[in-house]
Amino acid sequence: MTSVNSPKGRQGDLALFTRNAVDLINEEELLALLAEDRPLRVKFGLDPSSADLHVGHMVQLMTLRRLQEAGHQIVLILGDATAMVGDPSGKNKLRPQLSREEVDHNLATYMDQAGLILDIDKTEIRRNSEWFDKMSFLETLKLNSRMTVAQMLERDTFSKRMDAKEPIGIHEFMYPLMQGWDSVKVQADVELGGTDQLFNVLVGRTLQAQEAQKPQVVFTGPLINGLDGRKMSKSYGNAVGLTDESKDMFGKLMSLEDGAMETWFQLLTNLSAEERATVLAGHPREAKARLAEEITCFLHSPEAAKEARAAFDSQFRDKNVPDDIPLLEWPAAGEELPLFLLVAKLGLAGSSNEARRLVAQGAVRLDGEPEKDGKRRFGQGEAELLIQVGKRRFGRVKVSE
RNA sequence: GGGGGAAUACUCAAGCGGCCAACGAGGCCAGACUGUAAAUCUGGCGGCCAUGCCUUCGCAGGUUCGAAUCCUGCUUCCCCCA
Repeated sequence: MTSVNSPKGRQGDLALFTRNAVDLINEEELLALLAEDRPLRVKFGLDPSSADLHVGHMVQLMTLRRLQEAGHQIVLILGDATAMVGDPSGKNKLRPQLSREEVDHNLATYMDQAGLILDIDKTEIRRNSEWFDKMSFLETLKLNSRMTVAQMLERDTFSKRMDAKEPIGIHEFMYPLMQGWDSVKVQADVELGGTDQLFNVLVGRTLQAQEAQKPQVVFTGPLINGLDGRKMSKSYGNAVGLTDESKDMFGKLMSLEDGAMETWFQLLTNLSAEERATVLAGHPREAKARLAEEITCFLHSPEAAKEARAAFDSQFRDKNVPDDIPLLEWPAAGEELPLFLLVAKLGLAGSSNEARRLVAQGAVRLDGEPEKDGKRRFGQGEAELLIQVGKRRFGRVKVSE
């Protein structure tokens, strides 16, 4: 605690760590590290089990960026070895193990995505296969002897699965150990993770202590829910991808539930507390548009954000037909097609049955007018037909009747 | 090694010889209302130019006029005993 009173060092950086932290273990150790007045090695692990990062990852990446700007060394661990185990955190199921090819493919896309937020040139990037590929079976066993089954079973994701009589692979027990070993190998001073990673990052402390390293300080950042309030996951379709096209990104953000706006503002934008309060005090729609604009601007550009907002307002608020509608090619040269089949073949519906349903339900408009007769036939020719399916699918084709 | 259970559409979960393209819930899609929010109400959610035809209930066979439902083998998972 003496360091707290020391005039030297980087104690001012403490706020960067605590700004959005849920857990911090522990503050005294962190202050002592900061007092050393050197760039800290801040570890963050990415699990390449999918190819895309979303704004959920962005919460943590924003924190890292602030630390990076303050001069700390970000160490990004790409968990290519661990991905082949499958992280049990927050999962109720045995996760599929990925092949090396899949992992490599996913990793290849990561740098661009992380680079939207971090300065990649200043980031140390390590794959953990670097050390795990070399580990002998004996060493593996030794690593495994460092924790007990009882310790592992403390994790509620495991105990829940036990209770639910769901399978747990023995290899899953190794995941936290592997992640902890990463900390040993990169000599992390600090590790950041989502709150679901608390157990895993704490293992790093244990292993480092056993290796006569100073245990890393760990801090966790909040997990944000997806657009609909459920856990954000690409498979739920409620995630906003970091590389989503700007208009798409803006549109997705506008569908965020109101209740989450405050949190998203805090975690995903750099607005000050005062600015956030002002914005949130206004009309919710305006606030959300601002949020969407901020994030789109950050991940794309001010121009792209502006454009996305204008296009969104035009299409959905003012109900104008967007101006960048794809011109679709008539699917069957020279043939006459019933409307439902035309819709299906143009790709505006997933199947001809779906097209039939949509037409019957009045979701299909021709030049702005609803058309419920799915069997009405159209032929190819000169006139251009605007087909709209629902609120967001548009297409133009050339026809004559 | 022995014994007992389970596998159904995106998920959970009914069905246990014909009325099953398969109840229900979540989810998703569309319509109404709106701020493309939420909530609410309505309709829909295997495929096919279709009053019918084809494929689906872990996999492969079999019994039967007829099987998701019965039998056999296989695969996978769970539990108990050792």
